[in-house]
Amino acid sequence: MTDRPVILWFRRDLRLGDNPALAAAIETGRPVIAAYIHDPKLDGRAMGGASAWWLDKSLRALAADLSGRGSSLVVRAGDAETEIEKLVEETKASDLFLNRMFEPIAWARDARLAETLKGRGVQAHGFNATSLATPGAVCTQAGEPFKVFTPFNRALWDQARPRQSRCAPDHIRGPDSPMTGINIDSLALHPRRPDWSTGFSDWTPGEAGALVALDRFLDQALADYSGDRDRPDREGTSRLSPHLHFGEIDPWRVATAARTAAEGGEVPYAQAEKLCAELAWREFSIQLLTAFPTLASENYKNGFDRMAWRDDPAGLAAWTQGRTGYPIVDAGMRQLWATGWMHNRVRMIVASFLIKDLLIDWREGERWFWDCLVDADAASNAQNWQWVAGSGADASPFFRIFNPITQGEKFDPRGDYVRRWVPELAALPADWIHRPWTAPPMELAAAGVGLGETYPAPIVDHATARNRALDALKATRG
DNA sequence: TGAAATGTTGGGGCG
DNA sequence: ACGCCCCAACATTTC
Repeated sequence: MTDRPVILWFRRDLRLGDNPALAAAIETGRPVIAAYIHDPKLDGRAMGGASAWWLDKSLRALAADLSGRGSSLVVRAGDAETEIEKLVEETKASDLFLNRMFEPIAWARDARLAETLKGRGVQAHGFNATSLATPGAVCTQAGEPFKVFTPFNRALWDQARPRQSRCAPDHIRGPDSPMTGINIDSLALHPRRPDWSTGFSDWTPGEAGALVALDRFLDQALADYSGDRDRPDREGTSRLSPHLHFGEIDPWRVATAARTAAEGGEVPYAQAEKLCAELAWREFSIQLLTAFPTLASENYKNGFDRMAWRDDPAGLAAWTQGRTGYPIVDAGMRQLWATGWMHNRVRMIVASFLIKDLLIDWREGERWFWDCLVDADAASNAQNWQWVAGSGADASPFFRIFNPITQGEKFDPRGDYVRRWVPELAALPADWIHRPWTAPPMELAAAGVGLGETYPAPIVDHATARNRALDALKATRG
């Protein structure tokens, strides 16, 4: 009756299965207070709008899952560190259980908090639930973080061991007396006036939605993953990124499921390995951000500090709004705005366009993605933008400039992806859909396309812009 | 996880 | 038969 409770602090581990901190909290045999503190700067940076949309639904799913197990989610809001200290004080909790966050600011906060609590006789217990390996655990023989992906990928799968898989607990013993908290509605995470999220309805945030997404992927996409993952006109990707970001599923579960399918002969082994390589890129980003905390704000290769980025508000606006006149770029930017997600191949194309064709600083793109993506993640977002810019670790060279026309023709050959997201071009035949300005006037007229009227003319000439970018690169070497 | 320029090769037309 | 040209296809280099 006088059992002191323990606190389970949910953060980026919004699931009940495969949750080591939860399992450990339950094993104490004490009442478990399941808490979520809404701190918009939980990972050190104000949460983007699309992420907030996702969090809203994921928290509701988690709260419902807890209710079904005799527990409930205690929601509070404010500075995470302060609120946890208050909660510990209020509940006289003996222990704090959490799964670690690896963003440098969050890591430092958690370390500080653990120290503070220790001084009050409260023990903090940290676990890993979100990355395949603890950042820093997989390193070179010299003890350095890997700066090249391929050897990192090899070492990761060589050294990291799968986490024990755990079913969600049937029952969670809650606190003896009811806890006060706030309603998820009051967090106002869902957009209002205007509600721009009407196109987000294909997503099912939460643990159950994550497991459905994994099953869909294993059944329908894994067998052709390595080729189809590059095709925005197909459902060839896993679409697991937001689920992974919020910790609704364990990356080890994903990797193991894919390899099990390969071992069972259901899919070629190479396909499963391709998926594992993508999980390893996520992991590579996490360990890079840990080793280089300024990855989201500073060029990893400081030679890029000399790059003469253009100040071009009109160009940036055309890019964000999907009005560049390059159909594959505009389709991607509109898909992002409408659904909170963009196909990975198209992310590379639009990023190359912003950085190289428009010669706009990659940080502008990083910021836009941060606000618009449901899978916005400090590590992946920073690493991938720097990868395209050429300023990152093991990055694509700057002179690798995507041609938005040939990329479109190669990866969206019939133009179906463009037609879906740029409906004003829908009637244009495949021959012209990726370069409408070269279409004969008769064809444009027949398709109801008026360049500069119903659809913009290209805001830059690619060949000219390409040379401008290469000149800008040369100038940094002077 | 590129593109474009440049270089090389080989088949076919043709004098 | 042979050399020459053209040019597509492929390979290499450069950014």
